[in-house]
Amino acid sequence: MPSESSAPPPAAPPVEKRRRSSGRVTLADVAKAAGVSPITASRALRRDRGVAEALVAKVQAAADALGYVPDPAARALASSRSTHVAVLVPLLTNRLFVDLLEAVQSVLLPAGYQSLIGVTHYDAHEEELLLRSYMAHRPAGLIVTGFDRSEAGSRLVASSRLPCVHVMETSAQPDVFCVGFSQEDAGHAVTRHLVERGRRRIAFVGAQLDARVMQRLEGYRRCLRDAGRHDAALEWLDPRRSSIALGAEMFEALLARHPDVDAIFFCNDDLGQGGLLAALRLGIPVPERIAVTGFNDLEGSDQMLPPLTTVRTPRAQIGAQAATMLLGLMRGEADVPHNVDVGYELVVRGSS
Amino acid sequence: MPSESSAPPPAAPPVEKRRRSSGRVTLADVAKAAGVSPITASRALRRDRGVAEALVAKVQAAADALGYVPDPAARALASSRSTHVAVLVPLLTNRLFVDLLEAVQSVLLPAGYQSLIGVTHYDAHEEELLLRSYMAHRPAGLIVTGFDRSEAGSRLVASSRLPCVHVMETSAQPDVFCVGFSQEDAGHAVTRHLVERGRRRIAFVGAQLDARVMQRLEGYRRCLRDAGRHDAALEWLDPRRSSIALGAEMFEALLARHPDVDAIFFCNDDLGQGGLLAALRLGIPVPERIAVTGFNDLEGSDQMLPPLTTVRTPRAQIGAQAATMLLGLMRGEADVPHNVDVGYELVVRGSS
DNA sequence: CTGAAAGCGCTTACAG
DNA sequence: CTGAAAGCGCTTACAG
Repeated sequence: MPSESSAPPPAAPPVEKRRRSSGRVTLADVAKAAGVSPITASRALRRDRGVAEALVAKVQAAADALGYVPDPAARALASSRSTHVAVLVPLLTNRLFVDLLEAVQSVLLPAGYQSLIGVTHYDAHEEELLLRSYMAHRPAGLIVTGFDRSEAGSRLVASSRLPCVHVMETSAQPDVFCVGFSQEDAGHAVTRHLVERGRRRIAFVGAQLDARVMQRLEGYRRCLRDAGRHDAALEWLDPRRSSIALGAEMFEALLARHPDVDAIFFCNDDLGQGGLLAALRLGIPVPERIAVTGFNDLEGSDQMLPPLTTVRTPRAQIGAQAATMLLGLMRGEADVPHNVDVGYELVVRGSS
Repeated sequence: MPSESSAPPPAAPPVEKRRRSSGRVTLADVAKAAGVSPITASRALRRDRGVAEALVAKVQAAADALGYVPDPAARALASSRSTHVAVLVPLLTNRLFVDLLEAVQSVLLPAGYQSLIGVTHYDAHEEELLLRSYMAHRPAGLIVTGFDRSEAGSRLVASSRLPCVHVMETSAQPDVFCVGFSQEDAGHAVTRHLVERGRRRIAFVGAQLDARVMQRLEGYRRCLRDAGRHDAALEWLDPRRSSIALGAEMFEALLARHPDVDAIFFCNDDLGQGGLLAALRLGIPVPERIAVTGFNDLEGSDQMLPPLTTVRTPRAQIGAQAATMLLGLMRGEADVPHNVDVGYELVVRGSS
């Protein structure tokens, strides 16, 4: 039996019809507590221009006290701009893009934006579907990888008129925002390093064959043509997904066909690690008999035997910079740079 | 000059004040085209019960013809349920969680749900912040990793009353939904394998020291105590992030201190790969002098010299199953299983 | 610098 | 089985 009580039972709450309140603290509650109108409260909390200092403080205090959290759905509906940023990357299984994403999130989250991460699997059709689906969410901005997409995909990006930053590549186009580095120059630098080490039969082993791999290949070609050592037969390309196992397989196949090869430029570190492991298994001395290089400086490359020469690509910097630029664009700032080249770094280790 | 025309110039559109239309095709447009009310159109498109077959077809046809895409913000505001599912994982740098996520997305996206991916970095405070931020988005459901979180975090999950599925572990609790396997049993199985191979001084090398690593350790302890071979000095633990380089470092340190160790159970494959590479570097024969095992069967483990014995964890299956269960919960289905054990598989390779 | 009115595009509850 | 009214919680114009 409940303890006795002389107090009258609490009055039943007034029956309001058509009430659907979710019980959450709304802007109206904050406004009432602060003694201002909801519009003013809205402007104060968004730090919109034209609200008196004192009012801003009062509203913010009321919001804090009530534990007010703005409703993103209501905000998106009213303003036709959400706090979502759609971020499209080819794969999450490549550590490169994970590092990129983490950096993006580390800038966007504290600024109040959520990332909608889309994985395209290097498939133009998948990318279109994702773009279409994410556009329906009225994202505030867009981050996409590179410039290589279907025409429909490009049109979706352009016609949305959304702030958009392209990552991983550079571009000379004036109407585009991008952060990256010249994949072709980096490919050239790796090849030149091998040439300078005196290698004469330098092969290029590429998988996936996405736009950036082909740009690195272009740098390789340019360098070897200039050096008078280009041989198309040494371009060893496979469209399958890049992996350690595939690197090992391609290493063996290439050497079986071209035993005179004395250097291999693997287009990615996972392939390079696989090549190094295959050499170890076959008892082929690296770098004495054959030099091996990779690309991207992925985890484990420095632990290989011998450690893998590679190109360190500043993807964390790219992600942070892209997010910062996007923030600027979304806020309508005028001085956002168009084309940021963050460079790359050749890391020479024991394998070459 | 335009072609002559006797028709009067088109009347200027009526000037409506306060118009803010975004120009997008709305439910009202579809309803008008189909000759029904917006409510009926809404119900027809959502396949809500109680709409005549013929009307559903007519509405759907109109929607298709107009290219109607429902506005998620409006829908979320009106129904207080979005099409977002918040998915919290510790890291994206561990391939395990990437495979999990991909599987989740492959089920959720076709069903019309978007994932909000949150990375907690094994940090209870970060997890709370993410939870709080994502809850504001009124997600339709939640997928979280394991059961080990702060009390505030657990409370956020519970008090949200949102459909929630826990992944990677199993639980006997009746009020919880989870998909995973027994980390402790798997740890026990690895250790038993080493015991059966005749190893006597079996060390456990663990990093990160999250809940699941500790459960594997518990399985290791149980097995060795039963075998009468447990020695606490051979539990080699380090709170740093798991990596190939750390595995190599811990391998060397452990052997320097305990030269009589004849087997090492690394709690994750990246550590195990590092250990294997260190052994190679030091000229320590594996498995003759020392057996090495890992956990999770990550990329490259089968390419090591010798290939790494490990436990294959069905994370793709876990992700797909968790997403399917969540779909059931979000749709209010009654027969969703509570505790799904997908098992694991010991993969014996050359390193043991 | 502040606010009353209207609207964003849906769905919920209430009727019939 | 279908619909007219109201409401979800914000922000955008328009005034003053």
